[in-house]
Amino acid sequence: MPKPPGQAPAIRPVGRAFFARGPRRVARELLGKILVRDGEGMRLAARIVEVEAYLGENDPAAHAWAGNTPRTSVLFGPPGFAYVYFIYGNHYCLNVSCEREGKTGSGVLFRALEPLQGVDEMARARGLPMPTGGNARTTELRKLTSGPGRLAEAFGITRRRDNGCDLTSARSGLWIGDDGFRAARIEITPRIGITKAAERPLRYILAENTFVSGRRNAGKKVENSRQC
DNA sequence: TTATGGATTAGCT
DNA sequence: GCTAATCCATAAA
Repeated sequence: MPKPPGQAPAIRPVGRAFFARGPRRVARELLGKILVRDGEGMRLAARIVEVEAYLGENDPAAHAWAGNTPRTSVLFGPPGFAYVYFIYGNHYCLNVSCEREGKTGSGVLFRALEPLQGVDEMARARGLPMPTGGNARTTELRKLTSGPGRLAEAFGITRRRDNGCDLTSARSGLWIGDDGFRAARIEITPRIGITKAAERPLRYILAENTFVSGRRNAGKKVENSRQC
């Protein structure tokens, strides 16, 4: 595969300490980081543009609310590991565990990405036509990874394959990296698609990024923020 | 053993 | 805007 033109910045794995903090802090600072899938001579990479924080046992919307079960045990383990669950009979969703082991079972849900590398592979995984050039390209790219189920499908993420995977190690097939990108502006809104504790502002998005998901709650901006 | 409902998506009206 | 598709973890029995 030819290298992309120009100098793509190196992607460095994000360390364990980054995730050993509260889920709101982790969610906010994950914006602009990169999700990477390495496999059979190819790499998928996409920028994180939308996430949601789930606070653990005190959050009725969180899977960890019911406590530590076989399904949710990764959330209660050490930080920086993948919690993958299956939903509505059709879709997988990816989370990363937060806070040190023994705390509260919190995590961050990945809701939307902006494709950077491996676009054709993502389209194939999604069962969609290869994106073209031209004006339609952004629309076509959006269909690849704007939504939690979509991005999981584009990256080939399944519970069997990826649950419990260490997202801080580039030797994992799936990991989180930093290429130096810094979010210009972040918006915080209510979370999407939940029925319990739906009003709490725990959804973090890159402002003005066209790859964020959801037409529904998306407009209700709660806060702008420049600092982290 | 059976019942229930969900952190979604795509397709149709 | 509305809803079917479709599986699994969990709770109830």
